Amino acid sequence: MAKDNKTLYVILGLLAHEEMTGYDIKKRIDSSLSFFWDAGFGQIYPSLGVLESEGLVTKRTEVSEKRPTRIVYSITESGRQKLKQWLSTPVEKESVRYEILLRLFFGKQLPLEENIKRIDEFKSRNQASYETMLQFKKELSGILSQSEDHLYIYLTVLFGEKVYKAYLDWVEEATGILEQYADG
Amino acid sequence: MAKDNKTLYVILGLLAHEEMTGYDIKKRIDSSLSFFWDAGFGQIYPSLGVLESEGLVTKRTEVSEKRPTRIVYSITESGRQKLKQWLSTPVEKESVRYEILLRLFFGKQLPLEENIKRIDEFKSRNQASYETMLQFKKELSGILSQSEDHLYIYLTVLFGEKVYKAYLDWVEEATGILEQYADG
DNA sequence: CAGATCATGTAATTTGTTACATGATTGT
DNA sequence: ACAATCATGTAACAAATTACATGATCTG
Repeated sequence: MAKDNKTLYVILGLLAHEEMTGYDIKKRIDSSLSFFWDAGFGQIYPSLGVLESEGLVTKRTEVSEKRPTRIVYSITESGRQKLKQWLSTPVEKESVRYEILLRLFFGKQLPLEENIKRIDEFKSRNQASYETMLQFKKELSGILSQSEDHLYIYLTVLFGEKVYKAYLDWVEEATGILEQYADG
Repeated sequence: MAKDNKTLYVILGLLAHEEMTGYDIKKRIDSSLSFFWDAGFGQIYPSLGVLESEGLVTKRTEVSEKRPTRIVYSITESGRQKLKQWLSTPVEKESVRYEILLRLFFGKQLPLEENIKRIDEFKSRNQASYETMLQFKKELSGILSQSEDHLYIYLTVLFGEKVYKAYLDWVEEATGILEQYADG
């Protein structure tokens, strides 16, 4: 297994919780991880093949009359080992890419209003995410003591809450600075 | 030109400010953009070739006795147009990937102390960055009114400051929650 | 004198994205 | 009736990383 393909570990991590189809995995990523991770079908299906060929997951086919055939994957003991091993190594390098900052860094090339527009669009994209985090947080607070699983999910939500809040604070301050510059 | 290769625009943006060699571009990215963007030589040199073949930049060779030959690139008028055009289109999709959250999301698989260790490593990595942002901010505050360039760079630094602060706040809160869970 | 910096690039590999291909069922 | 959801995958392409290859000069 390529030592660095994170997608493989995302899949192992999800399967460690419960068996799933590729389609389920995609849905789960979109609903629970998408604010800090994503993956398309074009990565998921081939990755499942790789994991199976290395004995880290097994598959079982569920044929139904009404619905398409489902291929349900389960993690193996070897897969769990592999996952734990990865989880216990330090994160090597974490490079984030913010296209909004790239645009703004070269902002001098454009009229001020254009840059304000970019910031405004950024605000729209993230306002909703922030509110989603608050919602998640509320839901999780109630059931936090029920399972260790919820605890860790709660921590990721908390991260999201704080970071989205930082984005929104920045939007206000940055807009203010640009508007002041336009006048002054 | 591939309509979506950001690296090409990063280079155009930097060359719009002043002419540079590939090596200079790498240094500039590492020193000024690395907290929100990165690029390796393996991307930069081939990209310069692409930009030149499309007439967006021109090159000039500087031969020296003591130092290696430098190939200095300058942006063309057509390159400036291309850059402005890109800058004035909205950001389409901004997906960030936080490996720390991926590890933590699956935290149940490991003993609690291991997860605290991951968070602690994250803290170390980001503490220094936060301080760098404060330093940058201080330096820029003094010269903010001198050029519109500084203004936009200031905005990106402000973003960095707020986001790194959010990271550090989260570290404290998350660590507290985990420690409390360990005791309670 | 050793390691960092200056300075260029190519080639191979790995990852990720997008488009294509198919088709039934369920909900509005 | 029309769109969304369920469900599988492949192929082509684009982007990014890593390793390789070379060699002089400057700094501690």
